[in-house]
Amino acid sequence: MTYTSTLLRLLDERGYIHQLTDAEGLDKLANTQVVPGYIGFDATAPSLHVGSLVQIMLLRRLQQAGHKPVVLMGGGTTRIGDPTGRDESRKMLSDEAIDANIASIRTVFERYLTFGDGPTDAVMVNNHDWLGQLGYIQLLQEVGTHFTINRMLTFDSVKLRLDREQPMTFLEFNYMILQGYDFRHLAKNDGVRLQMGGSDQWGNIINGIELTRRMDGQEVFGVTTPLLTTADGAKMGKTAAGAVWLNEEALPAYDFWQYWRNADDRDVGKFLRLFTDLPLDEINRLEALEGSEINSAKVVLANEITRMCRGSAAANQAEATAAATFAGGGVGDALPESILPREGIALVDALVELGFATSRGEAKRLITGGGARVDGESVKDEAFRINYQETSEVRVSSGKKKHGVLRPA
RNA sequence: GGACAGGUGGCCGAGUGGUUAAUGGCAGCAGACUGUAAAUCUGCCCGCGAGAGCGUACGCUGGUUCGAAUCCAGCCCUGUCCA
Repeated sequence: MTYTSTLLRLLDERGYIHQLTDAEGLDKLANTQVVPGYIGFDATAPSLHVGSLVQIMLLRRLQQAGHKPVVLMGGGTTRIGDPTGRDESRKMLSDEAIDANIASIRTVFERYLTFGDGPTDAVMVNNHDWLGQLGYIQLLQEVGTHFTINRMLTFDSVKLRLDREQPMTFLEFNYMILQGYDFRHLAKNDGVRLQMGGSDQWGNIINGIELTRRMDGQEVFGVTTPLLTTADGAKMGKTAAGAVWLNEEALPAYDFWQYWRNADDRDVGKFLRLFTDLPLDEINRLEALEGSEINSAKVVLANEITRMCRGSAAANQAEATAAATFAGGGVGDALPESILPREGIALVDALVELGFATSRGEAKRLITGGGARVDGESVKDEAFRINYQETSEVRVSSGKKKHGVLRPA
């Protein structure tokens, strides 16, 4: 259908919509009032990673379209553990750890959203604030009566565990109930009318919508985004070194920039639409570039996303470093650095110190395999030592992409 | 509480007394080819050691044996069925 509201048009043309519960109703609502909409986030780590970026951008789009983003931190539900997509129980975190995680995650949201008290300003809420108050009996009475086991058992998150003969505890089984309750709580107390999320959250969102209708007779809406995978089918946000974290402390800006610079050709247009604010005709132009020309679009992609997530300075430095390192064969400012001691250093140790290998054995294998380079020259001698040089730094590389610098002591 | 099945390296999954640091697949790293892309082919993929080698490892704890992931006992955990 063609949407009349700014919100749904924006979401649709940039590729955010996978499913939505009542397109017409939501379209109409978005035309008549400011719609507060929320997305829930996990607080299991001090940083979110790229896998959550679509949801973050979705809140940003909501605000751009003149509505109110509500960031729900799962401080309460993290104490339980979302079984979705997991075939194993998650370990529990202490209250302090969860609170610290939330504080750290908030710093990233502040780059994407405008927080404040105004009608379309973003707010952050923590479901521990209401879930923590809820007594067990109260929960059973208020919420439990609206869920049937029959239906709960049909949810993918549950079925997956059962099919794989993996345990699912009663505690985890309750996750969907609490998540449904979140929506109802926000609808009742904060006027929230919309929940968004990844397509894997569809079932949870539906639960919240039904619960809200049954308990309060209130109509609320749900939108899910397509499950985002890279063109070769992998989940977003995993690399060798681990997840691609959004927080600077968890992943240096240069590596973050590189992640986007190395995107698959086929993903460039999609990523530009989802993760940048560039106008669509500009994106169409960039996306149409052929062959090696698409590389310039990837640079734009990396710059835009890094700027938004880490700030202009970080983006500029990352780009300059990449240009110096790859095109010039030189050394940029943002590369990993280590000290070159006066007595010199064994190449294996240098590789470990720069973080290119986790053990000396791994570093040796890298050398034997021909992947280690010193000043651009491949070195195959495991015993190679880098001698001290008063005046110049030494460039040490693992493969063609990972570069580091040894500076004279 | 009972019967049966099972717990192996990041994941999946072989292996049922000795060339088993443990087949294979996935993921990952590197090389070739390229465009810092994809696909493909090749090598690597527990730690320490220059090396011979050493140390750890197949749920936990003991035991049998010259020798165990493999056999025995107890315990812990999981699944299925029964109560």
